Amino acid sequence: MAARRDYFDGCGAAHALDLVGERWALLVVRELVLGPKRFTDLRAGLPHASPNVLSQRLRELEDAGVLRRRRLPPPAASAVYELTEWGQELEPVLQSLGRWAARSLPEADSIKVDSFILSLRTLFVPERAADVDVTLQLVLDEQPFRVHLAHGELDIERGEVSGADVTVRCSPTTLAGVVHMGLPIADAEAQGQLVLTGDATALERLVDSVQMPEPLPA
DNA sequence: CCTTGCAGGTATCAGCTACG
DNA sequence: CGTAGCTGATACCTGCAAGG
Repeated sequence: MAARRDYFDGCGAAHALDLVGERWALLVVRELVLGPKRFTDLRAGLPHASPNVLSQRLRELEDAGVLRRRRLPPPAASAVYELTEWGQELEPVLQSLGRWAARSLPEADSIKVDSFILSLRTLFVPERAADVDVTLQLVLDEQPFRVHLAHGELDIERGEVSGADVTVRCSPTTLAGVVHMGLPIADAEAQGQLVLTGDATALERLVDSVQMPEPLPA
């Protein structure tokens, strides 16, 4: 394998690009922000990255100290990839990039589960949730997430939650339409794209707590 | 399940020349 | 002096197939 590209520049930003600037590298980091994943799960999240490229990026990011490979105990007999503590420091970087790029985001694109969850964290405005206290169960493409929105903080974790104010089942693209593009919840329900059980206002509180940046002038 | 090797296509770069 | 266009070399990315 040829030597990696190098900007030969003492600037920190250039060095950052040396570390995570290769194609797919930052998206691999994004896929691991919510927790460890197996190679197959990473492939599912990045379907347009071929397996050898993904393998190469994982090795490069491991060499750089951004992520580590961890063998699962038997009977799993496989490995997972997870961000190192230093690698986890890239989440606010991803959020800043996402917030910046959202100003020119094409509206028609679909969005994957992890990307949508990250976008919630990215676009969350604490002041908008100062007097809120709700718990939501999101089930996006059959993947459950526990969302607790309270007193200016947004906590999202993978997993089931009992006693949620509302349970929302849909695709991440549909929920992105509701949260980011202003698609009325009732319209998504009427079109059969979203199934809501419980208090709809809890979902409205979540929608209200998130703000898209101003789009660029045409 | 994950990695490796290969072949082919594409992007990028340096070097050169021409032009205003 | 700065810019644009062209060309060839090289690096890189990708899909496919096969191996461990």
